[in-house]
Amino acid sequence: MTAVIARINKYTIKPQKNMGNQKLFKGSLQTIILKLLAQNDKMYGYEITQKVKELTKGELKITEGALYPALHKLEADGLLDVEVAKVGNRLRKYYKLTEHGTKETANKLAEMQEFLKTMQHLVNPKFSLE
Amino acid sequence: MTAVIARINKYTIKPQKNMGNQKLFKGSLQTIILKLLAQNDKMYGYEITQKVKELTKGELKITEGALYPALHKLEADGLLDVEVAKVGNRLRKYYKLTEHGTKETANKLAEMQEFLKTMQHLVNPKFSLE
DNA sequence: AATATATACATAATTTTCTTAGGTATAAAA
DNA sequence: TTTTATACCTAAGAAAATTATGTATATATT
Repeated sequence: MTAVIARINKYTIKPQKNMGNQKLFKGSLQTIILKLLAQNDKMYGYEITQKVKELTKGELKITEGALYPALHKLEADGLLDVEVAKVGNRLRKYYKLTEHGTKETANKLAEMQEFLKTMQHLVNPKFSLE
Repeated sequence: MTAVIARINKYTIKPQKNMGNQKLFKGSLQTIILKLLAQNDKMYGYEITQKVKELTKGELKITEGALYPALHKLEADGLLDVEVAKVGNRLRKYYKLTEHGTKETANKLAEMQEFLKTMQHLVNPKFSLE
């Protein structure tokens, strides 16, 4: 009962800010997660969402519906190891890169760099005369 | 009959090169089309696929299944005007930006630049200590 | 002459990857 | 006491592709 009322407040009152270009990030979530784990050794899900929000100054907000399935897939694919911790009375699942995950991170980052270069080339006005 | 045999050759014999990072382009097709039309005044579908292949040195190959629905949607949304031309015995559909399309192109290019900047910031090693 | 490739349009089924909406529970702040 | 923040999760649906088709003409290759 209480939980349901809380849900109503959470989803009815809070206005959703439309970021518009969020859809451009489609396909890059795995790479972002892996990159953060390469920098921070181990992180838990909620921490990742906050870190991304902070690093992008609110431009990218990773939703839980995207994050958790992504983490589970990376784990299932052997790129991440998970370690459950209890902090106070709450649960946390810390993820870290496996050896294979470290290699795949390098690959995905290289692909991302290539993509960004290509995209810059396509849309940057400086290159419009080529 | 002849057409079916040709199709079999086309799709069975020709090996598909896996580009891997093609999925990163998901969400950016409209912007790419609009940008090209801003540079080239009018273009037809096939021409767009070839131009993109050329500009990206083969890194991005726009498939017909993505291109034509995208063009139809841009037209339906009032961003593009279409003009049918007959060249020899073949059909061509030339697309060009409407006034509204020109404005939207500017918006989408700005969003893209913002996205690219953010993404660079997230994945570029130079910023990894922030 | 026959076959393959290139040009040129198109749609339908499926897949991938999200968003949106929902669920549970504890802790801290207003 | 109510809201917000922390912390996990999944399911239904939407968006935007890929893959697999279809049709037809024009050119190149064998």
